[in-house]
Amino acid sequence: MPVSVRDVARKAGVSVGTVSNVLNSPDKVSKKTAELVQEAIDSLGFVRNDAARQLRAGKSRSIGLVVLDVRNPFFAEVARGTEEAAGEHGLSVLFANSDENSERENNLLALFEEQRVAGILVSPLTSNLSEISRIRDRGTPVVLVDRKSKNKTFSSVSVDDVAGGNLAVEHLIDSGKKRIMFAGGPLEIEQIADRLKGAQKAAEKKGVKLEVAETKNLTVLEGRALAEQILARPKNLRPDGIFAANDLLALGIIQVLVVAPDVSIPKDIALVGYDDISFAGSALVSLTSIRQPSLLIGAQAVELLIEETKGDGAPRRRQVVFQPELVVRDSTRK
Amino acid sequence: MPVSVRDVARKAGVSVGTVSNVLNSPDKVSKKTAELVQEAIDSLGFVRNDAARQLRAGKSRSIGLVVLDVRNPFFAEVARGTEEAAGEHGLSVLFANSDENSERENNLLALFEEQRVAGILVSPLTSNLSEISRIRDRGTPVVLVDRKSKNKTFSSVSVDDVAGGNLAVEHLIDSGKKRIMFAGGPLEIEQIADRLKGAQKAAEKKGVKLEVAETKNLTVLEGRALAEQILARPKNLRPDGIFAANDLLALGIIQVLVVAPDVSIPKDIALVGYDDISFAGSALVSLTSIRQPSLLIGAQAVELLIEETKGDGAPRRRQVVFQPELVVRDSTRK
DNA sequence: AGGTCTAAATGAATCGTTTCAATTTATGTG
DNA sequence: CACATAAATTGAAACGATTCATTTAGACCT
Repeated sequence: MPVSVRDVARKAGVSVGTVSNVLNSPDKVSKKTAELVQEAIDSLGFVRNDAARQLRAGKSRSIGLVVLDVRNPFFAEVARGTEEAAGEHGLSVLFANSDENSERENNLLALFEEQRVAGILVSPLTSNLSEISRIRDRGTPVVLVDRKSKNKTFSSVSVDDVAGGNLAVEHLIDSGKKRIMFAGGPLEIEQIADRLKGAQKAAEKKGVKLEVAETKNLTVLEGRALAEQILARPKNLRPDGIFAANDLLALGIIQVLVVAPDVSIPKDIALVGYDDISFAGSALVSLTSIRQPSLLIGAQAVELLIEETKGDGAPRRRQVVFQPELVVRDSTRK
Repeated sequence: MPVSVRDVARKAGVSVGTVSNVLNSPDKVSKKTAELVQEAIDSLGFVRNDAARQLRAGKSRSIGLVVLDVRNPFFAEVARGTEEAAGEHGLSVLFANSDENSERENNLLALFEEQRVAGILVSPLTSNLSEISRIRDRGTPVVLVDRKSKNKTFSSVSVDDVAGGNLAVEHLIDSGKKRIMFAGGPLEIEQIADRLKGAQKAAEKKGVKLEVAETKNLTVLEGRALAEQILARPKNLRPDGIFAANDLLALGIIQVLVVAPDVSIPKDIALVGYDDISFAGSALVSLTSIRQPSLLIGAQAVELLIEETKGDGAPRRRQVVFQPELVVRDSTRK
């Protein structure tokens, strides 16, 4: 049933080498035979077996992307960025979700490594990069996405999350807020820890107290739950400004606060999110957010990956850091 | 540099067959040798080459998913559904975007076919399924996602889009609207054509005129553009109810209308979207929408794929159709 | 010790493509 | 027309894991 080059060769009356040449270097083959072979291919329904091709080549032409959650539009956008850039280099991108689950992350990385992908782009879950280092040392290039390689051992593309957190809380304080809450978690995720760090820096500088509400994850649902908790407090113990570690969380919080009779946004509680996903602008109360250049992050990651594979000598590793940007909307605008 | 089973075998002082057995049928190997081999694997950093494995096996353990656009949260959700279901069967899912582009769709399908994936789940762009049929006939099982197989030649999971369109427009008319607009496109995409069909049916039944505004795609941006056009009309020529073929489009429309001084939602213009993405509830004006069971669609698709591969005789093909559901929110609630 | 039966280990063959040195065919030149 | 050179074609070897028919070792019994 399965048709191989050998079958095609027999049918076309040529050798297997010629069939391969028609497929891969058509200029090495005379026009006449090329046509003959093409006919055989079509009539037999031959489809080249990528496994064999890869086995021979030793490398695949796909790159693997592991993100925390595709349902987060920020990562969906990053993924698009990688696809575009990879396409220009004749590579395709296979994405997968680690789902903020360490075991899944490891499984996916192992899968990609076994597939001998040309490289892996990963937005790693925790700060323990030992498994990832091992993979890299065995020969699969790895670029960290949305996470800086602190000791510069990896190529990485990231956004200065400390600056982002700082920006967010400074803005809240400048808007006259005094009881700021940081919402987000788990804090083991480095991006989130950094955003908190920046927030704390800003709060300290301005002499404002910062409450930290750690959440289990960064979803709309978790945001709703947190908002319910806040509403359960007496009014004077509620924060008057919330910095949510991503927009999904912020949107969840807004959903609940906006229907609360005794809260008005931003007068009683102002909100800043993070990522500036495209839905932030069309939220119930349009959301002030910290913008990350998501498409660019994805594209840049692919470029770094390619740079890394190119050099003959020691691979060239770079850490690209983008600066985040404050986008002010109704959730903090008086 | 690359380590093969042969290297492991040499280091452990056993044959390659034994190494393979340690990896695949540990019960066939004595405990002592298993340990020996494992040690060799660890110390050499051996990682099994999936290409070789697949070549021998003839089949991969991944399934491919081609969706129109990952940035659409509806598809992100479908993707999650497939991942979960596939995981339970020991399969992994590779997703990719056709980006509503026929050429990309074909490239991706070809890629997956060459990879000899265990099966392909595809949300096809147009109604021309000839290329897909050919792939299926050559031996790669295919399940249509979010699209019914009209002549029952494919297994498919879909939602009754005609019913959905009908539901939407009926609801608008029942809310007292008289000048309904259908917004969406391109109409070659069958899901969209079906939603329009349902809308027309409802309009006809109630004796209401339906204006059709075909759009180039279904994005927030396109929605904004359409809304600008609507606002440019004199007030009496504007629709008083809009059914948008998906939520992204609807959200774009809302973004523009909500800041227009002479329009109030839903009094002057009511809106119904489609998909009920999780952001619909947190929109500027929370969006009435037609809900599709996205997670379930993904999971069901995987099940059908597995059913299809299982049978020894003629593959069992089924068409599963879910019913959509109207979720009423502020954009149509007086 | 000899014989039987099971468990464990072996290694050549296989999957389908690409590569490349060697061979054949075509083309051009004096 | 012969010869040099370029172009086209050939086919065996290689990639690395798995399989399976055989062989070898081990356990148990009389």
